[in-house]
Amino acid sequence: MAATGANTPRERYRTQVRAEITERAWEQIATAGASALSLNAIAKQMGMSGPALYRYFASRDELITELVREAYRSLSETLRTASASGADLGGLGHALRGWALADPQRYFLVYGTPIPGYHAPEDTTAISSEIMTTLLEACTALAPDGAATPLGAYLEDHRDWAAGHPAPPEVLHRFLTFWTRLHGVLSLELAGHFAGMDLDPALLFAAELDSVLAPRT
Amino acid sequence: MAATGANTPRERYRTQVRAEITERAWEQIATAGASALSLNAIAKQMGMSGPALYRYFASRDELITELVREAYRSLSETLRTASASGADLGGLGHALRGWALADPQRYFLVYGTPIPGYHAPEDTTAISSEIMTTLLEACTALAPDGAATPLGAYLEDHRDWAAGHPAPPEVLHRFLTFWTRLHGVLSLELAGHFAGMDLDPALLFAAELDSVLAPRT
DNA sequence: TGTACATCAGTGAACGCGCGTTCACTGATGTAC
DNA sequence: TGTACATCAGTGAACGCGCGTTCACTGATGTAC
Repeated sequence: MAATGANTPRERYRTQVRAEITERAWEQIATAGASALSLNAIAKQMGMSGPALYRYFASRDELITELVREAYRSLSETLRTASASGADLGGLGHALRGWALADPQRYFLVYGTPIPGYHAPEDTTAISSEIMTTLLEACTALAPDGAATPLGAYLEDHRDWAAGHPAPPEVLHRFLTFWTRLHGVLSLELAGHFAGMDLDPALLFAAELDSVLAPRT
Repeated sequence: MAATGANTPRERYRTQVRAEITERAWEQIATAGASALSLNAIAKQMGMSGPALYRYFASRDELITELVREAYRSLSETLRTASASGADLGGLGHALRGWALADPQRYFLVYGTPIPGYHAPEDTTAISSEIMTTLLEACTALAPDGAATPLGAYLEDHRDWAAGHPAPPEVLHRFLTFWTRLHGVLSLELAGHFAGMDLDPALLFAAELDSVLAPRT
């Protein structure tokens, strides 16, 4: 047997406990934010002593790193699933919003105020370019935008970030617009900046999404 | 004499020390973020003992509240000054970016990930509607957008947040677009999400700003 | 199947730290007569 | 101008807390012969 790397009972137990740790960590983050994440509190909640967690994560920073990785993976998977179900760029936009609303602090962990001393792990760039690829494909599949934008010329020369995707500059521009505009509405909504304004954030989001899908209709 | 409320030497000293406290607080926030703000550390940096600060702020939360107020006031003043110098909406956009870049953590204190247990003070709404007024006036002064948007009809019925400003729905829509789009690019830039992409954030910002100023050119 | 050994999850005590906050106090500054 | 009193900024000790992390250890689980 020995199918995937590790399958002994001990190793299965290990990954199971690791999973429970990150699960509790997410609960804690959802409640009090990432800066309040505490190894001791997680251990207590699991009925273990604090030092026990050091069998599974070498430090608090390493746990956060794992959470960041999980968040990226989760978003990537959400988008890929939606895409596989036939969602176009508009569908991916709504999938993104759903993912963000499901756990605002998870969204902020990735796209929010950077944690002071913390530096994201290297390997997230791999998953992040997976996300980009899914979105770039959806951007490409849309009816072409036609007119070349001033930024388009610039993007022709600065396309290295596109993970080798052979998209024309208008598509790259559309991707960037998709990203920044949706992040704009979404992060303000999640931070509660529309509260008390009696505005439905869903409508604002939809309007911005439309502006990306059909810029000049 | 006794011009403005308080002018005795003691009171002048008080406001001076208060000012130095918030100044040090800003330095600390700029370095390590808002969640790392520590009264004791500020006191030490000022050559005072920790408890001394309690003569000036009743608690850590009250200090943060004052910082939030200062941030709002500072942004409001920046925009008003620009506006008074003849800046149009485009000019205000660049003023906003300049203000944000001058101290990213200050920007995040107001528009970033909300601090877990903390609730913003009531009186910021006053300053925040001052900001809104400045922007709404600049939006109104622009060449009219003409076409009524779908969201416009909705905004006609939900305009209470506009601080009594008699702007037509297209102008309200333009204001919202200004706010959310610029926040989108800006917050991603400040959080370092364009780093490593070899993109000039200034160009992305300018492109988004253009999209607000001349939506269908 | 049974014994000897290695692996490793988890414990409890401890270290050192910095935090916010309280309290009783000293000493300087301002006020009233 | 001088004295008596009130105000108030700042100190130092202390409280209680929770944090991340280390260390020597027990005891259960797995491995080799």
